[in-house]
Amino acid sequence: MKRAEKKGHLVDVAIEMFNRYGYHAVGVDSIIAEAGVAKTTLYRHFETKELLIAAALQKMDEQFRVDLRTFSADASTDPLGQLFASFDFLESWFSAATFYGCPFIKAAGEYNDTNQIFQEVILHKRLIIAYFEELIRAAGLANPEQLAEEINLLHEGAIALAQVTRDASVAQKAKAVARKILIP
Amino acid sequence: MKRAEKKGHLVDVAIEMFNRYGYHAVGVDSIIAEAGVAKTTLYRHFETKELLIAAALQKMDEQFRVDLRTFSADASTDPLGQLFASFDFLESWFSAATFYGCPFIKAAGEYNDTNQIFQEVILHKRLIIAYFEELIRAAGLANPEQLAEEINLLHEGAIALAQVTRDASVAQKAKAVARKILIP
DNA sequence: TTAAATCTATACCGATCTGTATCGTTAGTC
DNA sequence: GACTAACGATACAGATCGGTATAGATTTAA
Repeated sequence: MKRAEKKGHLVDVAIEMFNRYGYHAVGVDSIIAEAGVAKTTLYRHFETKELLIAAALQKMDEQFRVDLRTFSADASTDPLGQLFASFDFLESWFSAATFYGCPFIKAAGEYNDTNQIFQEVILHKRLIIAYFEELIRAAGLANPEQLAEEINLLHEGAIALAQVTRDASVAQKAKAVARKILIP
Repeated sequence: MKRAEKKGHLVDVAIEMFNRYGYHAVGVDSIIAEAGVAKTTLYRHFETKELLIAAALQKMDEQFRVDLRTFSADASTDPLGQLFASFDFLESWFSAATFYGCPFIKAAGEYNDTNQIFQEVILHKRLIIAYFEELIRAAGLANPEQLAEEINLLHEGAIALAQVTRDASVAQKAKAVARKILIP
């Protein structure tokens, strides 16, 4: 592995473990052991564990939004179709073996007072809503702000329910509600 | 304080701290210090920390469902009105200073592999859905199972969003969506 | 009043936590 | 090929983790 890839690999390993066990539950010793890296190396790239968590959230945010856009674009050329496809994206996410609930809500639940981490969560959610609003405007629907928030509401609900029920079909149920909202 | 009340007080203190900081983040030493109780006392009532968490979840489940039923009954005599009132209940919860997101989703995020805790979460969510279904049946609406799941979807979404945005008005937005679903 | 149960206080256990220090080795760059 | 920066390995620091042991004080129930 090249030097430049080490930092990225470290974050990838951290992401996987944080998602599975939670942020406090995973110690840096476990991460370096899993990544096959010395402790000194980790702390050269990230001053503190919280900064590693922040970096993990940033990477997940980017990955999630890119993957969502790609998935929707592949599913439909129509903006409204892309908005509906976002629920299919959720379904595929829920079906993955690596799904353990929303890593951002999880982070907000464990670090609601540390600004560094909480701000990353807020930023991510804002960007997701912005994407929904973008699609709704492109579709020419009325009240794009309000509708985007409502779609986001359904997304968050589906993610939380899927985490508990471990049933990927909640994504389609949320999609059905979205249909009622968007196509009156 | 009477002896019998000590266990209850211990759970109350634990609930407050778990909600605020998370489950892993709060150690038993912090709990006993805040409760003004010796460590031996805690471990006489609860064999392990996980059992204390399970007890906290049980108490929160009962409190939440009783409070929800009471709030809805006070708000309306009509089952459909009570169902809508459940979103007002959420709003008052979100407005409280002690709101730090859903303690059950938080627990599921930190202990998704320990059955003891995760099962409490599943049970709570099932009982909430059952209550929604009960109201919908009383209202004489069609597809009560499906509608109950959709209302629950909106509840979960509102809770998750309120945790991040710290804006209690998302409850009313969820209520507006519920209106679109229930009154076509 | 007496005996059993529950309490407080404290010290302790081994493990783990985040983070640092040291040092020899490996790799990329000029 | 030499310089330099990043690496691995290890030991260590001080704090905290969940949980136990012990002993004395206090309360409850017979």
